[in-house]
Amino acid sequence: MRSTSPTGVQASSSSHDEPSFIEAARRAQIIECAIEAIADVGFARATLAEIAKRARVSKGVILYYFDGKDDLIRKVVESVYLIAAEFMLPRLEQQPTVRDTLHAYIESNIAYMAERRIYIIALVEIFGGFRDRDGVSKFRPGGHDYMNSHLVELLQSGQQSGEFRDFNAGAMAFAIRASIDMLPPALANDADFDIKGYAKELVTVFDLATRNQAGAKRKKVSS
Amino acid sequence: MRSTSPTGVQASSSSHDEPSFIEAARRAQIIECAIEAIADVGFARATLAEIAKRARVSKGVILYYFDGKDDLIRKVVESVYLIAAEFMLPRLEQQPTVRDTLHAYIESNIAYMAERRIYIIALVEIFGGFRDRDGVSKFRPGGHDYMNSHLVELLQSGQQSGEFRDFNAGAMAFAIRASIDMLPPALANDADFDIKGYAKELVTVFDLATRNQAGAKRKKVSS
DNA sequence: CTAATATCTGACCGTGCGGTCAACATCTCC
DNA sequence: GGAGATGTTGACCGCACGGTCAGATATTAG
Repeated sequence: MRSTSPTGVQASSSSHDEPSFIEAARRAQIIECAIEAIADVGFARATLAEIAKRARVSKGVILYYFDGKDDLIRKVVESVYLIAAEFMLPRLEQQPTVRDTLHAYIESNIAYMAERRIYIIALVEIFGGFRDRDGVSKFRPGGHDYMNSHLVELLQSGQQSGEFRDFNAGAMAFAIRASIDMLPPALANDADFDIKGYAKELVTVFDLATRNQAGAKRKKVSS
Repeated sequence: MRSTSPTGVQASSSSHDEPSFIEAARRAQIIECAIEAIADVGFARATLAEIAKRARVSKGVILYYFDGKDDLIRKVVESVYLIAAEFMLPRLEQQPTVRDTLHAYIESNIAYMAERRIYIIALVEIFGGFRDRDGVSKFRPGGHDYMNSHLVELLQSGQQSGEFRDFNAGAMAFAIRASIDMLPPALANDADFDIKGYAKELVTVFDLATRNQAGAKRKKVSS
């Protein structure tokens, strides 16, 4: 490994401290196996030994490439967020109205969950089970909060444009995220869950809940 | 303890195997301390030693009254559900319409969470962290499912009475429960959460999402 | 080929868990 | 007041965890 190497000179492939081919491959493999293990047996039982077994290496290899289990878990979360962003963002940018953007938000988020089931299950496992030495301190490195504030802004912009009615944007965002985030446990426990049907119903629910008047005429309530 | 006593004859207080005063008090105390411990330091760190310390007894006492940690946890869940049912059911029965019942369902559920914060936090901790020896098998002894199916029936009866529009009742119930069940973690992490405002917004959201037509005239869409 | 470096293993350690147990303390009733 | 049931303790056990480490093995440079 290069992290503590005394000199900058080492591998042949390049002059600076670019990770070797093996290092990059191993890191990716271990992260992938960690995700599978966590999604498969749960965070508590996803021990280093379990992850190592799935990667067909010894436990020491994991500690060789990562600074302990905490570091590995953080890299796992990083990796999942990165892929999620790559999946969702392009789908949001090309929507003409805020209303369409909200629909795309819900559907692309759920579509990502369907496509990368175990990634999301692993994330939920980590958020639920990854405690620091003291009490309640969880993880959530701005990830959840970031998604939440992004959604709040989206809703508020819809209110300003007049597309949405006058609701509590924070509460609405919370309900939307809750309706999406409770999906992974359901997917884990019920293989027959109608995920596409659920996405469709959710879009309808939050369209009805957010829109400014049905098809009626009055533009603003006085009192 | 009475569970393995060879003869049916024992305590003086009564002729049958009614638990003694001490036994009933200790069981209740230990369950209460377990709830506090789980809500306070999380399921993973709520060890028998931790619970025993809070009850000011030795670890052995817990194993004397409960058949291991699993048994204790099950009794904790039982206890919380019992109290929740006692709190909510009376509030639901006296509602005139299905729509009012749904509103009462949401508001009483959230009110219970606000009143017995640590009970609900403990429940969520248990559901998230209580794994059996093998993989994913969680807990949920019909509790969640029961609440869910009860809600589904409520929604369907509203559709039959014409109060509600024609939505997927399972999906709607899931979204409602998700919007409620995501509350405890938020309450645990954010002491300033506006819980009453959230309850109010939720009622509005799912009123708009479920009701049959806004205030318009057409009673049924042809296509 | 050889030396240096990168990679990898398996044995080992300390810790903290759930659970057991023999012994001790307290209560209860005749 | 003493026998037996009930309640309680603290020492102890086996286990599995995350992590360490000396050294074996592969890879590369010169």
